[in-house]
Amino acid sequence: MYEQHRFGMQVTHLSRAWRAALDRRLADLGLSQARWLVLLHVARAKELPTQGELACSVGVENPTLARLLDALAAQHLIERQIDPDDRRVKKIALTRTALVLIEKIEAIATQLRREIFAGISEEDIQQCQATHTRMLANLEKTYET
Amino acid sequence: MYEQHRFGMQVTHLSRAWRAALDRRLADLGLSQARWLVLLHVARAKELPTQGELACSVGVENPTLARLLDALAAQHLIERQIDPDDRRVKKIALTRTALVLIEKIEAIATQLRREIFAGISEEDIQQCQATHTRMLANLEKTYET
DNA sequence: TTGGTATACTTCGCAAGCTAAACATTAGCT
DNA sequence: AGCTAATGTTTAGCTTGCGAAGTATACCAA
Repeated sequence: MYEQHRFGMQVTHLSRAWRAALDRRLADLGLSQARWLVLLHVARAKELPTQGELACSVGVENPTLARLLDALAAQHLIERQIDPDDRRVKKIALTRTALVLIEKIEAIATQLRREIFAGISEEDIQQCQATHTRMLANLEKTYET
Repeated sequence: MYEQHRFGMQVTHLSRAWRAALDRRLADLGLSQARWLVLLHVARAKELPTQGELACSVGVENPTLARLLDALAAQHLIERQIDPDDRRVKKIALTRTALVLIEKIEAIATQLRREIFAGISEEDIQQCQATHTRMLANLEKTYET
């Protein structure tokens, strides 16, 4: 079994394997997970998010998001709308085409999650998430050092 | 608290944040975590590993490892040794310089781990690792699909 | 008003991951 | 021996992550 000094590595493995599995299933849609994730966050937002808000929500840096949005805009899946109140910001809106895609994506992601969680109790999953949350909080602190 | 549909994203966050924290602390040594990880795996191997074995152990694909080894060789931290018994394979050996580095790296990584695990019981950590392991096993199965 | 600082986004260059395919060597068959 | 298949590594080309620096706009203070 894994020892503690492998924890970081194991998390990396899990993250990559999850992403790879999703990538494989979403390939037919012509979308990588990075792009899918952006679409989904836009879809779930209550208001049209700015790029900054979106980057934070997705969990990537601004330049990374900017490039993803370039690609999504080229696929006509999102639009950058200029906010008349603050012309620095650009609000991100989904196109109609994107809305159709999102349903398919949600279905595929949900199915995969079901398979990954197979045979694991809800309690274990929640305990695991709680532990992750505490580690993330500890990691926040290390930034101050 | 996080809901289940965020699990994948949370793991990604944790993995990236961990890596970023380590990167910051190892920057003085002129090493990214990817390179550090390779060195450490070589150091822990019982025999001089081949590139294939090493890639598997580190958890990256062969081409990814090849490039990292190129960089490490340029820094005179590893050497590719040709195996006389099978001249296709190259065994990876650490240089003397690398051995000195490794001690420093281990110390820094251990200290960071201590901070990330602060306030979390050993039991929780192990439960979490066990859950990850089961998810990784489930992910393996999805490859067969 | 105007100059300086802060904010939002973009561009650039690099690191590191992947797959596909090329290349070199070995192993296995006949 | 000589083909063919398998194996180990490398090359090529793509994606996506980052930080640093650049641009445009907003805000504030004198």
